Amino acid sequence: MIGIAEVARYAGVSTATVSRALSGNGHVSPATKLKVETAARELGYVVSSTASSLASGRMKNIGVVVPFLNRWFFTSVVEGAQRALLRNGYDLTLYNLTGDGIERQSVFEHFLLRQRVDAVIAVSLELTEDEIFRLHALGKPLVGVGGLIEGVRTLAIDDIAVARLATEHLLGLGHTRIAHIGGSQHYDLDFHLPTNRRFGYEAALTAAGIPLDPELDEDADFTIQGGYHAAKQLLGRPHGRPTAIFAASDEMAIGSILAARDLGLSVPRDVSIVGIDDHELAEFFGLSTIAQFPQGQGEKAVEILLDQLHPGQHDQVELNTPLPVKLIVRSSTARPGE
Amino acid sequence: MIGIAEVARYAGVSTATVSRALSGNGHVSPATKLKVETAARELGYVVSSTASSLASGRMKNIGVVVPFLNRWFFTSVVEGAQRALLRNGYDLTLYNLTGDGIERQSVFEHFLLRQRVDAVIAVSLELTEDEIFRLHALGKPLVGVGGLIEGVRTLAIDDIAVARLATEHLLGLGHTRIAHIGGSQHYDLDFHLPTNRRFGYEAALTAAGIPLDPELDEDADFTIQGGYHAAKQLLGRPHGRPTAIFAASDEMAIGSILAARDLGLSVPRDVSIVGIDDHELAEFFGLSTIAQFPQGQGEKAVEILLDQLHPGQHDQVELNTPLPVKLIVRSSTARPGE
DNA sequence: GTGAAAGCGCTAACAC
DNA sequence: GTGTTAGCGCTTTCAC
Repeated sequence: MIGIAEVARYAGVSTATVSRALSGNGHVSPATKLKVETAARELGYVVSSTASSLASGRMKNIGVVVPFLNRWFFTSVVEGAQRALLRNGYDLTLYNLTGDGIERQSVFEHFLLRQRVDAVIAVSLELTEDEIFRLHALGKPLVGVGGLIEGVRTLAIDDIAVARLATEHLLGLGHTRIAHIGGSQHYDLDFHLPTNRRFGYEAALTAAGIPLDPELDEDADFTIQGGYHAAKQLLGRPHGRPTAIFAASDEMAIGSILAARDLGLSVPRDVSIVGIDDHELAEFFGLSTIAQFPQGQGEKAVEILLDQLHPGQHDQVELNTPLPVKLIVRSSTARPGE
Repeated sequence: MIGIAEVARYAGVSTATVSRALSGNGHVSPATKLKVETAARELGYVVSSTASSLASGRMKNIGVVVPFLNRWFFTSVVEGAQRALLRNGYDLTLYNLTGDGIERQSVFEHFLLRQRVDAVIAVSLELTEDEIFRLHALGKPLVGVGGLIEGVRTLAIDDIAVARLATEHLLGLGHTRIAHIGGSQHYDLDFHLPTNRRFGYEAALTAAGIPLDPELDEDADFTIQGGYHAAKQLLGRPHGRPTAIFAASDEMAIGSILAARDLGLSVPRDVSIVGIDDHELAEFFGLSTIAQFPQGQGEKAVEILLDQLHPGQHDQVELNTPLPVKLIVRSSTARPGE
């Protein structure tokens, strides 16, 4: 292992100068800087991140905590975060909390607190007060993505507004019997996201003067399978079949499309279906949806954190811009048939 | 930040003893060990991983490099690896090589080599000789998952055998016009996986005395969309429609099922379809497939690496057990219709 | 079984 | 702008 001393000797300068030249902290004349860089390259020198971290207190590493990995939203956020971090010379350490609470406790007790990360991104994860307290106590910036965390800067779309917009899209087309497929209480662990989307749906109906019909509300688990099952129940009933379905996620909306097909119903002629996400399969299924941009959310989370870690070094992140969403109308929604 | 010194003082021992007691390296009397553990807990002490790494040379961190994240196979491997690492007190640093080659170079130049990881898992990634050489030069164990890497211990199913098995399943049911949807040359970047699966398909047909028909071979990109498009071409032709399709991945097989439905063909009555993977949606679509177990592959990769890092400390990993695969027959395959 | 002390390789004052 | 040097907080010989 070739160290900073060799580089210094080779370049004919001190180790301090090598450190400064390579890290960009502190002033070094352009000439020496070049000399050092050349020396480092020729010797194949790479800083020891542990030594560097120990001396500087900076890890150049941020922790990303997700509840699952096998979901489009989460992996997209991680991809976005990864890309932004790579650009800035940071590593991404991934903590996947799938499974029992023991894993979760372990992550907090022994990993995050082990001074391995400069900051933490919590994706769709409700942290306990204690967990937040401990992170704050360590001076670790923390940002949430995908749901509100008490007392923590969070990046999340306005679930109520988005659900309302989706429902209004259906109302605007002339639908009045609009069903909702949303999350069950069980799924409400993180952030009341299902609850908020239901609120948006109900608000839109109420504003349009349409009474809520509990018969038109089915629970599902945010998967294609779950959406399929729920839609079957809604669309299979002999009387009062809805003419439109608002599913709280694209996965469930896709399941609904498949359910409609299996029942011999045509989308959108017999039933219109709208989702939320703009999932990678949404276009393939012609699904009308409200796009959110999870990769962008991951990138933005990183920018916010880096801004906190190095104030003023980055383009000022617009902290208060609401997250973008976009209604994308494809072929799964139309005016109700006669 | 409370350090090892405080714990030592609090427990009335030396820092050396604290280190030994907490890390399990070296002998400490049960009594002192208990004292130290109590002290550490009461003071809320957590080792500084950077200091520990610098002093010991161990990072307790392994790097996982993937070409994408938004694919079921990759996230499954990562999940499995993560779980196994967590159990062993290791962190997982994720490198996603999506995008241009610059990212890739950057990962190798500035990240992996920065002494951040003890070992590397490369998932479905063909490494260059130079990349392998550099990792070996650093003494970093390396294991590949999902494809052979020259000169590197690799975990991969036998693609030829698996493809052959899938094809034989169709042959055994009595099919003779069996189409293949596989990867294009373009996708062949990593490991000739598509090529190997094609070989297996061809071998099965040849062994059964069935001549290969280039008309029955379509390229796709391993996505649902790609499989859909390819299957449409195969199933839409007026003459010589295949009675069965072997798709080289479940995503493409699912796309094929959807294509058949859209053409008004019934699966499996009009066309049988088999895939490879046992994707999370396979059961939902009733897809017959050859299961591989990516989570298990990720776990096993970790076990192999830990075994190399701490020889003899773990249950001996069976290095030479072939990776398990399993034919799962569901409702997408049947005898050909009349 | 336990303690003393010498590093691990770098960064950041502080001097010049 | 550059060099000197004292740590950063542990681990690990080497004594005892």
